[in-house]
Amino acid sequence: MDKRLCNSQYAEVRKGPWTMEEDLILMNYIANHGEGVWNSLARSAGLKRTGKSCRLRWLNYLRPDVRRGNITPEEQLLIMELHAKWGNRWSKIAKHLPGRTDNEIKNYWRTRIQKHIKQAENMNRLSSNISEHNNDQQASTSQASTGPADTIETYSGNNNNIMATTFHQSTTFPTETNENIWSMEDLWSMQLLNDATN
DNA sequence: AATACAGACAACCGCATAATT
DNA sequence: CAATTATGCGGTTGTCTGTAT
Repeated sequence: MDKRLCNSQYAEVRKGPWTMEEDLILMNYIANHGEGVWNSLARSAGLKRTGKSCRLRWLNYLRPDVRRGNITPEEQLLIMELHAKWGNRWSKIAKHLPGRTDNEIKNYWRTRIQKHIKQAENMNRLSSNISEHNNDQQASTSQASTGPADTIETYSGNNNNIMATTFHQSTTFPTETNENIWSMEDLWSMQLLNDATN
C-alpha cells in the first residue's frame, strides 16, 4: 500500500465514542453489503474509523442480536461456572451466552464478580486471622463484619471454586441505564427507513 | 450548588494467529 | 515458504453518570 496515500487519507482517524450518524452509516453499509473485510468496509462506507473499530462497534453494540440489559442470575451463574472451567477465555464463555458479547462479560466480571471475590478474600483473611488469634475458642462467630449489604455470604477461599459464592440480592443487577444512548430500536428503525429510501 | 469520587461500560491497544499474496 | 495483511482475543484505559460530601 502507498504510504503517502495512507498519510494523507488516514491521517484523520476518528477515535472515541461513536456518534449516532456513524452508527447509522455502519449499520446501513452492513445491511447492504454484509459484514467482514473490515478495513475496506470502513473505507468504502466513508467512515473515518479503523476496521478494528468498526468490527468492535458492530459486534459489541450494533448487531441486531446483541442482548442488552441486565445479566440474569442464571447468566451470572453460568459465567461463574464457565470462568471456573476456562479462566479468562471471554469469547469462549460468550459463545455459551446467546446475545452476550465477550466484552460485556469481561466488564461484568471485572466490575462485579471480581470485586466480590476480593471482598471475600479479605474476609477470609480476616476470619483466618481471627481464628488464629482465638485459637482455643473455636467457632468464634463474632467476625467484625463491616457489613455492607453486598458482602458475600459464603466463599470457599479458592479462586477455582467461586461457585460456592452467593450474593445478597441487593448487590446485583442494577436497572438498565441506557438513557444516555439512543435506543437500538430507534437506530434500527432509522436504518430501515434509510434502507427503504435507497 | 459544587466538586470529588467510584462504578459501569464503551472503546482502544498490543499481541497472536489465520489467511492471503 | 516467507512476507504481508486481516482478524480475533484479552488486557487496559477513557469517558460518562450517579452518589456522597
